[in-house]
Amino acid sequence: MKKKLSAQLLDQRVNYASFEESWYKRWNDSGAFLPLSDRLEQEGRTKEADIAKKEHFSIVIPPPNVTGKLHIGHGLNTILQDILIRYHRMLGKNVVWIPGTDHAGIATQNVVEKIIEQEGNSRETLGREMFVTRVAAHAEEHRNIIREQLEKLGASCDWTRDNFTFSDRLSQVVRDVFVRLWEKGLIYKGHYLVNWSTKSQTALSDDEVEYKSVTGKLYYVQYPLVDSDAVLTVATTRPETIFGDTAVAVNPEDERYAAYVGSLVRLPLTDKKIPIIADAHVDTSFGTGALKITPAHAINDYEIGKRHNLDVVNILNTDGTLNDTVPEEFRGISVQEARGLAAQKLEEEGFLEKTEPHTHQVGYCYRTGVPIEPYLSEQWFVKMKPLAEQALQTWEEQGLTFFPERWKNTYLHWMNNIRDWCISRQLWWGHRIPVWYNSETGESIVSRDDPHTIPEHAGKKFHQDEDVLDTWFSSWLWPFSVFGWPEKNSDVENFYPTSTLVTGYDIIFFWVARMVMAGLEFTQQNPFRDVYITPLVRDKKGRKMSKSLGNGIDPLEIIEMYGSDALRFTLSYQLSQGTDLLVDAESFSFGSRFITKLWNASRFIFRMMDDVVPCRWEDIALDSTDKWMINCIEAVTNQVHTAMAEYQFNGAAHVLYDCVWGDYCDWYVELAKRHLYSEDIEIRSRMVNLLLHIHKRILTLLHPFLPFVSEEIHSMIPEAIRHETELIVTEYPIFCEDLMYNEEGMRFATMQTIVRAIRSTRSEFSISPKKQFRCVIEVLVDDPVYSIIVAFQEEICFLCNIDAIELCQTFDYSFTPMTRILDNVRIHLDIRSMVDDEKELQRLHKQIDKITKVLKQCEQKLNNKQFLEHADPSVVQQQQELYELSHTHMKQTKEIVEMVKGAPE
RNA sequence: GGGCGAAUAGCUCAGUUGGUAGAGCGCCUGCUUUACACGCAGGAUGUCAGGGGUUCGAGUCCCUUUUCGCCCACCA
Repeated sequence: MKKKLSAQLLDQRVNYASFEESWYKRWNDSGAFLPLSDRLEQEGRTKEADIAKKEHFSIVIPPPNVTGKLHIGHGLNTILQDILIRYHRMLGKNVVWIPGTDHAGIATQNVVEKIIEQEGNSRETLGREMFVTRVAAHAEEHRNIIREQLEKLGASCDWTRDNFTFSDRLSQVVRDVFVRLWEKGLIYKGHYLVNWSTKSQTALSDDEVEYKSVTGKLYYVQYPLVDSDAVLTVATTRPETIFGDTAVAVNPEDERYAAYVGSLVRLPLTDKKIPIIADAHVDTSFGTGALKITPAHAINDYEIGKRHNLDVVNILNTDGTLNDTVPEEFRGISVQEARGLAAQKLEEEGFLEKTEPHTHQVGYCYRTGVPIEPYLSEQWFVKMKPLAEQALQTWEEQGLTFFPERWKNTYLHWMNNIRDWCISRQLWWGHRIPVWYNSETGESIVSRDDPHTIPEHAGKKFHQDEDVLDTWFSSWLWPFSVFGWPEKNSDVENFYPTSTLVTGYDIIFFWVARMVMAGLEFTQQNPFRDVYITPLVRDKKGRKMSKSLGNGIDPLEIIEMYGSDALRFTLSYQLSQGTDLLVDAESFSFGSRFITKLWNASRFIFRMMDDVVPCRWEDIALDSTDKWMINCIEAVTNQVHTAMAEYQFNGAAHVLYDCVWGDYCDWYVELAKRHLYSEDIEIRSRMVNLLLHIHKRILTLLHPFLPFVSEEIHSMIPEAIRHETELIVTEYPIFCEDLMYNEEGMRFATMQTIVRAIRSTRSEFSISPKKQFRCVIEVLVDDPVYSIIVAFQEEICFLCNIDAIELCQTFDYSFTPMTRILDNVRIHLDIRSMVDDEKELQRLHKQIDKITKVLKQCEQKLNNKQFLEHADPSVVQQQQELYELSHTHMKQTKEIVEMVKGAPE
């Protein structure tokens, strides 16, 4: 083996920057991110390509918004998808991961509007066309930024299939779907009370409203009766909406007000007269039991108004200021200001009886954070019930599994309580609603194409509906629109339905549930088989990461500091299924240390291969230690597969970590040194070859989790031994039970126990690691441990730094050793002259306490008839053995105590 | 009001058919041993939130209480 190591192997630290970017480029350029079938077809291997198509694994990325940069939550989401993609790619499936971005109507429009405002402009002065161009440029810029970030994270997605929710093709799909739903009668237009964002001046869907608990005031306002001196006091949190009141309602059962029903009250601050009505909705126990009804500005009031044919008086402009229906001094001021002013006026004029502090839920716009106003306007809606019912009926038989399973409930709950979906937005950035109005007749046409281009409508003039569609109206089609649906092309055929969706729980309603409905409605299939719900990434104090708190973590900064693999490994290792993920920048040193460890082990092995001739795995004779190591790796392989099948990323990361650091580095590589420092070239050669082969296997197992560094190290393995292909397209190790050496595994574990006992004693008495001492092990010849010690004699000596082990059947106590008892074995160490007997006595007494405890527990169980009758016989036997063993230990430990006490210093 | 989740070492968390409690970080001791001091070897640390139940046996299953977090729905 010629020593052809890269210079960086000299470094004890991994220089991530030197290879991460270049590996990404190499993978992408080599077509590794393409589906296997594409790669084979490109090579003209069509038959094999056809076979490859039989089993696919596909993921569509939850498209990030083109508003800004990716945060650590995106990082986690991306990493998990990439682990899945790489894992399944290595399993030989026809894998594709579709990248893409979301035009994010309201969010992006907001961001760009802010920029424009800073320039002293407004979208109105720019005009719609200019504004949209401007937003498009912003979107394009951020699509590139996002792509770069995904590349840095190692995302192995197929960039030839990149998508954008606002691309021409996907826009066509959106129009197509709109028309289909319209034709089915599932889309309607009408005047309704909707959630209105006064900041963006658009309607929102119910799901886009975030409720927060707010402490405000409850105002008790007196409404004088018209025909008497009596007053009716209502309690309200919104005195400013008094101008929109068209009735006062009381509960029909409420005897206090029964006499008033049907009479009129005068609206304070105005001269309007409104009726007192009875409606069962009114809660007699809240406030005064009298409720002012403002149909235009409260959902329930609107419903009550409809029942009683009340007038609907809208008092707001679209920007949330009061309009011309209100008294002069209120016009043009904001709701907030109007509330204060109304309260003041009411007080001045003697209508305000009292105020009380009051906590209630207030809706806010999820994008701009401004309070939502219920606002009467003409909007487009999708009738969701039929879609939801269909989905509820079929989604389960079609097999959709949530991981963790409990999120199914969240999803089902929403489906079962579905409400119609307001899909029109009064924005400029988004898919225009595909409805045109005849400029002369006003007659409307719902069409996939501009009617001006349709011969049937030649000569007529149309204008398109001004509104755009909710962003989610394109997102809910994402799992199939990205493949080219409704076209019946090969991508749809090969990759749809997709395999797994990886997303956060915050968008189960917005997105996951709607995708299922769309999938079933338009493709008669669930759009994905599994849904993996990621936890949220929070700071160490458990707070959500946010710009205002400044506690956010930029994944790029972490990559800069520790490397992409460290970010990936830390997140996947720390991930838990139950709770959110708590991290700060320093957390990532965990992954970094692991990679450094792997790196240094690699360095060490590579340095040993100077004059060694590579050989095949099959030609290497294995000793017990080798078999134990292989056994560990097989077991880990099995555990990784099991964990991955259940989306237990952390489980897989844990077993890999433990195996690499614990079994491999701490034990196997350490023991290998025995051979590596040998004078005999044969011995050295065997060991180096073995290490290289095992190292290769480990790197292959690690690849989905540590793609960059595993690929880099793998590339340094001599050609004769390393995989023919790059790791990214190498076959993932399959668990093979026949390769298990369980017997060797157990024997090695016994050896480890002996080593630990000796090391522990050495350390406990602060005996220098260099100091040698005599070691006699007392064990019966027919005890299985005897043969283990014989077999591993050299290993034990090497690991404990002792010269030799003397085995005996009965020990001659004349040389006053320190004794350690393990099972049926007594280890006698000649260190009495180096240690403090008091210390040893303390330790022995502690041990006696421990054994006493175990004995007590055993006795309790073994004296219990119920236990003997009910417990599994193997468990009973185990207890019996433990009891006997502990008994012997006790006896022997006491003997040792006596010996130490009696022995001369 | 309804639902969900969490509570295990100082901190962050594993602990998937019930059978003698684990890791990492931090802490303490020893070691610059020719891969790694982002290291090695060793060590200390727990009323598994409280209570009750099922069971021979419960961190694990059931009930209940408390605290924290989240979601949904709401009384203006």
